[in-house]
Order: sequence, then structure tokens, then C-alpha cells
Amino acid sequence: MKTLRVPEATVTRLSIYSRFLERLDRNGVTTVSSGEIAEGVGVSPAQVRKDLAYFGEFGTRGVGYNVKDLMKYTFRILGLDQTWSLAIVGAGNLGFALCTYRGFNIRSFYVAAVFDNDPTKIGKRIGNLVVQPLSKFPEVVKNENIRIGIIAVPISAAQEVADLMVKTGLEAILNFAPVALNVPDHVEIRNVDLSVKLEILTFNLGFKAAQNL
Amino acid sequence: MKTLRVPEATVTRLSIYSRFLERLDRNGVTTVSSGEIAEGVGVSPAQVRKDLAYFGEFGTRGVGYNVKDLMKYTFRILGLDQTWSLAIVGAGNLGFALCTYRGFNIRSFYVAAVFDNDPTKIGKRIGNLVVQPLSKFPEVVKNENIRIGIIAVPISAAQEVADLMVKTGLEAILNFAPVALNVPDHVEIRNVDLSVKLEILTFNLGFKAAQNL
DNA sequence: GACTGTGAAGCCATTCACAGCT
DNA sequence: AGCTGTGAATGGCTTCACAGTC
Repeated sequence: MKTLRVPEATVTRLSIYSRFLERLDRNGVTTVSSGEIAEGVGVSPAQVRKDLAYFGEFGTRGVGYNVKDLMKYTFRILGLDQTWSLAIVGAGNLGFALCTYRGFNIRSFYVAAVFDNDPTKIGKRIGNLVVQPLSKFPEVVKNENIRIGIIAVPISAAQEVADLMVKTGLEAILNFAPVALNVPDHVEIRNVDLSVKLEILTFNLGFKAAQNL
Repeated sequence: MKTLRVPEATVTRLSIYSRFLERLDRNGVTTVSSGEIAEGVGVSPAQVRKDLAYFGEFGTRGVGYNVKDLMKYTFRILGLDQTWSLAIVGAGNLGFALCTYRGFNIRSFYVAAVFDNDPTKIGKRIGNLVVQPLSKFPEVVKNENIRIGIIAVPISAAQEVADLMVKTGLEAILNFAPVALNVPDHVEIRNVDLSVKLEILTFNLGFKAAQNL
């Protein structure tokens, strides 16, 4: 088992495979081939095998993969065999949606706290959470053992929130504000930009039209 | 000007550049170099120049780029010099957040209608929209000139909604359900998976820990 | 016969480095 | 002197193709 650099694209697909495997498992499927996984998630069979090969040999030649086992392996690889407490900063519509997003809640993630600085939002209930003032952030992070923060504030406040997260000792940040944030190298950060993909679509619609001239 | 195949990564970055340029422009900056753009969005200067080179020569040697002009070019390239009407299907928390998401509304996108099949949601107001039954979908799409659909329903309903969108003649789909959807080649589709990036973070946190053994 | 695991080949994107302008 | 535009070099991801195994 070689544990060299794993391409981020591989990790992305692994996350997708794991969700597909969950579905197969729920449907009672016990064995699956790389071709079936490929078909189910829209990549090539060789890609599936290469991706898995970064982490070990999970299949049986001539047979395929055991769904339950492979699912467990992918979960362990992705760190989903434990529960991660999340802190969301920003209790606007996006923050609200994220708090109640089932995709986070069922798959090993647990929103432990929501914060905002807006007095009209502090104290508001979201599910079984109460929006807390940012001043409580360090305390809650410590008590709830939070290692990952989610930024769901407007651009203008994003860097400030990131700084607070770094200072408080968070190890990873998921940023929904459409700006590049500055954080030290030891903090993992990824951006989710809700309009980039939309603009890829409009680019392609325009491009297609141009090619039909 | 060569208009060969443009890598999707280039389009993604173009979208990010364009937002950065908007910000510079609002701050009154008139000229910018590839190095400054690179710094601002977190890529290399050569990357910025290469990306722009796919579409033409926009800069002045020895000087840099005119912010306003480059902003306009990137907008036109991305198809943002027109307004795109969007139809959102799914009026849960995510659909709600998307309806009111400013990132969509200000940058050339306009949510023209929201749909749901749940009788408890139909008729509900979201901003100045009213949730409509799916049966109205074809009619509204036609009347409002909608070309892009957004899927914000649970996995179980996603393919069905995609089929409806295809049948109704939509040209592009942004899918927030974490499944691979089947659509014909002439329909552009992209997925936004809110938990993939989170799982990249947990993967990396686990990986780092493993490397410190 | 079927399917995995993997070196090799192919391909695509990024980086380099410098010529060309201003 | 400074910065763009770009061919060439590099690096890395994906696909191919087949040996290995059940």
C-alpha cells in the first residue's frame, strides 16, 4: 500500500462513491463491480479502480467489491467513521439552510452551534439550536470540541470571521463567501461558491450558440 | 484569437476573476496586473495570463489590464451581459436560501419562479415569489423565458424533476441533490454537492494526523 | 468468463522563461 | 524597467491494455 500524494479529484470522487455505495447497501445490493460504480456516478471504470488503488486492494478479481466492506473503507478513508462537530458562523438564509441540511447531519457531521453578530438574530431558534453571539465562539468551540468552522457570512465579514476561527484554533474551514481568504498553511480551507457553477452553465450556453454561427 | 477547447478549470477561474475585478472596480482601482489578480484570488500570475489568452489579448505590455474593460470582457465571456431567469424546484430550506441568495440575484441572475409538490409549501411566500405547484412548471417556463433550472429537492425526487426539466426544454440544470442525474447530451448539467468539500476537509485532517505517526 | 490491480502511454493543464511591447 | 502573451517544458491526472486472480 503506497500512501503517496492523493489527487484532490480522487478524494472528491471517493466522497461520491461512498454515497453511491450507501445507496446500494440500503437497497440490499451486496456486490458491485467498478463498472457499475462508474455507471452510477458518471466516471470511467478504470478511474474507479485507480482511485481505490491509492488506498489498498479492496476487491476480488473476477467478482468485484463487497458493498458493505467498500462502504466502510471509504468512510474510514474520508474520516467519516467519527462524528465531526461543526460551528456555523452566519445565521442568514444560507446559515439557516446549512443548519438544517440533512446531508450534513446524517453523514457524520453534527452542527453543534450557530453564531451571528446581528442582535436581531441572536437568540433565534434554528431547529434545536439557538443563535449565539460571536463573543461566545471560543468558549463553545472548546466545550463542544469543534474542529471545523463554516463561514456563511457576507464577503465583507468573511476574512474577520476566518481570522477568529484561526485564532480559536479551528483546523479546517468551509467558506461559502465568494472571496479568497487568507489563512495560515496549517489550516485547511475550501470554498463553496454557489454561483461559479451557474456561470459555467451560462458560459457553455453562450459558447454553444457561438459555435452554431 | 484561438477559440479552441477551453478547460472548465479556466472558466471556473474566470468567474472568480470577474468577481475580484468587480470588487477592484467598486474600490476605484483602474489598472491591475496579472500578479495582483493572482495574489487576490490565490493562483499564479502565469495562470491568469494563460486563462485570459484563451479569449483574446486584453492587456497592455508594461502596464497591465484596465479593470473596467477586463471586467466587461469577463462578463461577456461568461454570458453575464444578459439576465438569466431561473426556475428553482424545491422550496425546502435550501430552495428558500437559494431564492434569496444575493450572489444569484445581483450578478445577472433572477429567480423567476419556485416550485414544489408539497401542498403545505404551495402558496407560501418567499420574498416576492409564491411557491407554485409543479403542474404549472411548463407554462411558467415558457412565459418567463426560463432556460436554466435549479434542483433543490431530495435525492428521491431529483431524477424525476430533471426529466421534467428536460421535457420542458430547459437547456441547463444546476443540481444540488447529491446524485448523478441522467440527462441527454444537449442539456448542460453541473452538480453542487455541499458535503463533498466538507469530506475533503475531514480526509485531510485525518491524513495529516496519520503522517505525524 | 469476469473483473481487479497496475505499469505504460496518452493527454491535458500548469508552470517556465523569454520575446515583444509600452 | 515593467508587464503581457505565448511556445516549450514540465508535471500530473486519466485512459489503456493486459497480467493476475477467482
